[in-house]
Amino acid sequence: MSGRAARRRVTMAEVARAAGVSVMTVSYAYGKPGRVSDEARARVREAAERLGYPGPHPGARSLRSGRTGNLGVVLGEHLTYAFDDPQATRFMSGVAQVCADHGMALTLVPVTGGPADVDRVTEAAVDAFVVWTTADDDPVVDAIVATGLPAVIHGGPRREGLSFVAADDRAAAVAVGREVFAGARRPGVLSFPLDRARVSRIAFGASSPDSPTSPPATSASASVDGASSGTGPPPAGIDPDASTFRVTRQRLRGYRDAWAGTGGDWAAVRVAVCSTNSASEAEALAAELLTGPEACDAVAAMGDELALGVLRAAARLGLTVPGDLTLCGWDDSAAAAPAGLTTIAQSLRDQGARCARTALGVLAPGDRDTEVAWSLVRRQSTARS
Amino acid sequence: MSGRAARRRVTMAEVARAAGVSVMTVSYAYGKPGRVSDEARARVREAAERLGYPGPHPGARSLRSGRTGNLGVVLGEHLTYAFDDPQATRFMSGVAQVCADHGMALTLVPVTGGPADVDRVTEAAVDAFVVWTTADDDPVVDAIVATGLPAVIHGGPRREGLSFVAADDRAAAVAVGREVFAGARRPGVLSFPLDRARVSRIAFGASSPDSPTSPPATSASASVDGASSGTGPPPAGIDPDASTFRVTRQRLRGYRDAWAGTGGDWAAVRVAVCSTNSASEAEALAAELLTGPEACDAVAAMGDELALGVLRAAARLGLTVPGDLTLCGWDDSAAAAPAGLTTIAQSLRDQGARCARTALGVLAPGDRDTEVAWSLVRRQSTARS
DNA sequence: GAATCGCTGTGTATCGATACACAGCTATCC
DNA sequence: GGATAGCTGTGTATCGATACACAGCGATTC
Repeated sequence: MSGRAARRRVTMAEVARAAGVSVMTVSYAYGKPGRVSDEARARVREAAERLGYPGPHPGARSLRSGRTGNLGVVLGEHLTYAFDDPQATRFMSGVAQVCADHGMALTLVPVTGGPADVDRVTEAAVDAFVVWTTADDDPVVDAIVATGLPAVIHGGPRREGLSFVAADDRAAAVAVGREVFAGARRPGVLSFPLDRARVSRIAFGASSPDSPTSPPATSASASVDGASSGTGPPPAGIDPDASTFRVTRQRLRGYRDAWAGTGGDWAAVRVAVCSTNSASEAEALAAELLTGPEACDAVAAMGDELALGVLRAAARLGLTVPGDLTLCGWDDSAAAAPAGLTTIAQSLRDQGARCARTALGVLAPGDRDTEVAWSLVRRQSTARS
Repeated sequence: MSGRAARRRVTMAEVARAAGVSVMTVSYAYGKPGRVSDEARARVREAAERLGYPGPHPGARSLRSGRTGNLGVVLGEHLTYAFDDPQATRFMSGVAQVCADHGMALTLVPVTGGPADVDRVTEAAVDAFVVWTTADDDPVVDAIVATGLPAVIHGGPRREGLSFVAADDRAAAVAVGREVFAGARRPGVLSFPLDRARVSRIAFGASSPDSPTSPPATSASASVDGASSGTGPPPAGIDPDASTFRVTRQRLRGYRDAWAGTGGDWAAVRVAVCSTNSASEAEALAAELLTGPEACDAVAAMGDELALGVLRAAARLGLTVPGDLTLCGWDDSAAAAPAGLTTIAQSLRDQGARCARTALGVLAPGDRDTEVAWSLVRRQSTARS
């Protein structure tokens, strides 16, 4: 006998009868305690206790009232990312703080990157959504729009009618690029995935042939210089404008802008694209970036995790930072300062809180501004003498 | 005009009419797609698309079906702890993995440590609960029992009728104690909070005067030896049996057992109690533990975070580890290995996954066992020559 | 060729609460 | 002293779906 008889749920009507009051009095005793007299409330509580009434059925309540008391969070990644990725975790902490302040539960919608994600969003019993960075063409965003619920998107994509919170990633990337590419001759970039396919690869930069929204399939091949010849047909170059992740796109553009500002050609920049935000993958890619005749002497990484991978690769190769290699990360995570890593500081926790407040409609001063603050933190990794 | 007209929700009946089918056909098209013909399903989908029907109302569905599709998680701490504490985060990652595998949403109940927590639990629209370590007398646990829903408690307290998952903390603490107290003369312990009051203090050990369940209020004063005299009335000693957190209680008992095994008296052990699981607070307390005539030469810390605080304090005091001080942590967090910290390894991620599977009733082999594996990882911090 | 079965579509009762409107009563106000 | 307002209690309609039972129909079985 594994126990737990499926004990039938006690209903509000039964409590009302036992307490000798009407159903509405019971309802008010729970939902609007000020609406009933102290005495009635006490009688209701007593009867509820006696019968083992667990309180109003949440489903019934939400059906009638239209509120669920849940804030939904959707990630553009697998659900576990909320707890595995340090940056996502900081963001979620801010969301959680606001939820706790307002007595709202925090519901993580179980996305996994598969086709069922849309259904998971549709089934979510929430009052509003917060969306963590995803791709422009992610159908999950359309599903959220279809619910008609308030939603706030962090990082991207922008959508008509949905609120949007993000830093000016392009401007920040320009600042990073100026810092890390100064005096460099063979710049490199360690990038987040370009699109939902999340393929990892290394290629030179390529400009989009026509409009800034040209489809990736038709993007020009890398404008290779001599060195990459002889290794078969070169893979298509990395076109910033073709990335469907707004954050990635803007950062690539910013790096390109900064390099162009030194008179450099984007097609000379080597770009390694990671499939995940992990130091180990970054280390492997960085090993390629830092070796051979094209070995980079400056790398802009889109995340501190990636930058730490670069540091490990550099150490194994006997390269000194910033002597042989200048390096920038992004996010100023806890490990950045000890590693002496120049990086972009932004408070993801604050951004999470702002997203949550906006979604819940409990704005604090400044929450209406779309853009959030960032700053370049200069450390030893770009302190080339 | 801030937009978003409160567009009325399209109902299933309207979709049915537009598609020329019955309401039930629409319901099946969503809930049991195999129950209707391909043609009917296509017509329903088309009509839904045309009318902007976002899918079945989750509240109505849950009211009728009795299922919510949510797994509730309750922490014995503030909600943000789920994202701020490294150990809690690992646990949550395991819970999230199982949720994602089964298409269940993960609902974090917004507890804050206040009296409203009980209501938050009662209002939670979930199918089952997972509870992260809390105190024996936490009313939240009673509220969970009252819902009649399946629930799994991780760490404690144990409750009749609720599943329970934990390591044998006492046995593990004995292993730790044997390791860290070997050859020690003035042992110390850095403990998690003893009870929900979470007061931080330092005192010597005290045994419970009568039964192992004696109320803390009547616990004996510290059996002080001479050194602590002259500083006013000594505070009550630390009685392991009086802690209302099962995990803390069992670990203190284990440390006591281990010290007793060397012929030592618990009353000679200095115990510092942290109010939070943070390295900075631990550092401050450790500074006291490691100075004065009673300065400890061996410290067992209940968490790696705390142990890292001890390391920092030791470094500032010019103490060498393990020369002047042996030290153990707990959990084998990412920072433990680089720091050379002897610790207890256990996979909180696996434990989270097991809790979630048990709560959802989707057991995997081995999930029925209450106890989980642990092992002592010996590193340099206890390698006294 | 009758019996049976699976597949598909339908109608109705029902899940358990809250919104709303109304009624009785007491205190307050000019 | 009549009007008004606030407080408290009640009854009914309703929120939007799903469980259940049943019916029609073609295919399968012996």
